[in-house]
Amino acid sequence: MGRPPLIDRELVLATALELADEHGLEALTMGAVARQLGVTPMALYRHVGNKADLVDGVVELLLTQMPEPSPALPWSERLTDLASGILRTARRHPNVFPVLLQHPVTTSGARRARRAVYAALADAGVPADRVAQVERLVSTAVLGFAVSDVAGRFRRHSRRQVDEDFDVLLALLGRFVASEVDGSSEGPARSDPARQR
Amino acid sequence: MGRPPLIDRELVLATALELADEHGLEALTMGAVARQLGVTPMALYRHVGNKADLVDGVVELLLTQMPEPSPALPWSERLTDLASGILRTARRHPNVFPVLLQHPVTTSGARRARRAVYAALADAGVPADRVAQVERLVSTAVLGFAVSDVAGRFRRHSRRQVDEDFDVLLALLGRFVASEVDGSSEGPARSDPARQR
DNA sequence: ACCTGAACACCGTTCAAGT
DNA sequence: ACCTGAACACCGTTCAAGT
Repeated sequence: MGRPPLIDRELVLATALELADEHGLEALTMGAVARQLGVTPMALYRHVGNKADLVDGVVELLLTQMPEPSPALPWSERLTDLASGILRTARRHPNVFPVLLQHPVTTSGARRARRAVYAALADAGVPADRVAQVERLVSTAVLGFAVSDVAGRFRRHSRRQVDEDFDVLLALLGRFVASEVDGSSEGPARSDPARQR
Repeated sequence: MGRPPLIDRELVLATALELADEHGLEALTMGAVARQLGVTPMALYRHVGNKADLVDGVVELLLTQMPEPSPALPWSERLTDLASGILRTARRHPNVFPVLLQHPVTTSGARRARRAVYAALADAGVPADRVAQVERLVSTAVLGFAVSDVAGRFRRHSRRQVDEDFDVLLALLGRFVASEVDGSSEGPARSDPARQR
């Protein structure tokens, strides 16, 4: 009957993240997590559904740890803070972060991150019916950059160079957002299909 | 002594790609590839170094299959053709394409794709010392979008919506490239660190 | 309720042996 | 030169059994 639990889901996920951070994603096995916890692999199944659920949980843990900028800041600074936070999180967990791209955007952690961008865009003056699309494009660009970085696609370049690239990307996205605010002199960035394709 | 080979590397890679396309990346095992070829798993090791080398080869095969736009087209059309080709390739191989992001950019297929972008940017009038950075940013954005799409990050949205997002992205990147050409009235997109951070 | 031991199917990889 | 058979360590997962 009632027996004091040795482990819980939170501890399992934290241990899994630690393991993947230190020894890579391929070292993240049920056996390794169990050994680290001083328990048999089968004990984990009480707390995570299976291996896929374990990985999902680790990704969600990553999203939870992403810093949320102060709502007192002006919108442009909030957006760059959000973007920088994503890049920093990626660099702190280079082995796990790429998995984020292949995961659903319907978890609570993902929704929380998205809401922060929505709020900043709305404050910037982006019309309500444009906020969702602008968020998708901005988030996708930042995420793609962060994943490319930690996955080693910029390996040949110095850290300084990559950081400058990121600044250019943020400037570009900032101008995009500005062009989407109501009454902008630049007009919308919506493409003219007749001209585009 | 001399024995007629039953399989070769090219056939192994093509079979592997087919298998991953049809049944997912997790179905891409040495055993499955071998069975499809009517051979034992150990026979593959004569043609690929190991499992990782097999996956590398499949990704390279993908890069090789990417269409190269006609050099006769104007640069803007060449760039959008390149980008559309990437998205189409991703959608043709949704299970394999995301792996491309975690792979080195030093293979011959990757260099070939990059050179095509370089050429279009140079034709556009982007100064030689800016071409590399512009290429990195443009390619990363397009790649990030394509991976996000096939990985299901836009699952909740209609194909039509996603395609419109892509058009907006291309328009945005087109304006970015234009702003980087010598003598542009918009000036460079280089960030001013004092203002940006 | 929580963990263990035993067992299973599957995986990548090696090595010596066959033709 | 190319492929096979046997063997190994490891993986995720189940199920009944223990406390």
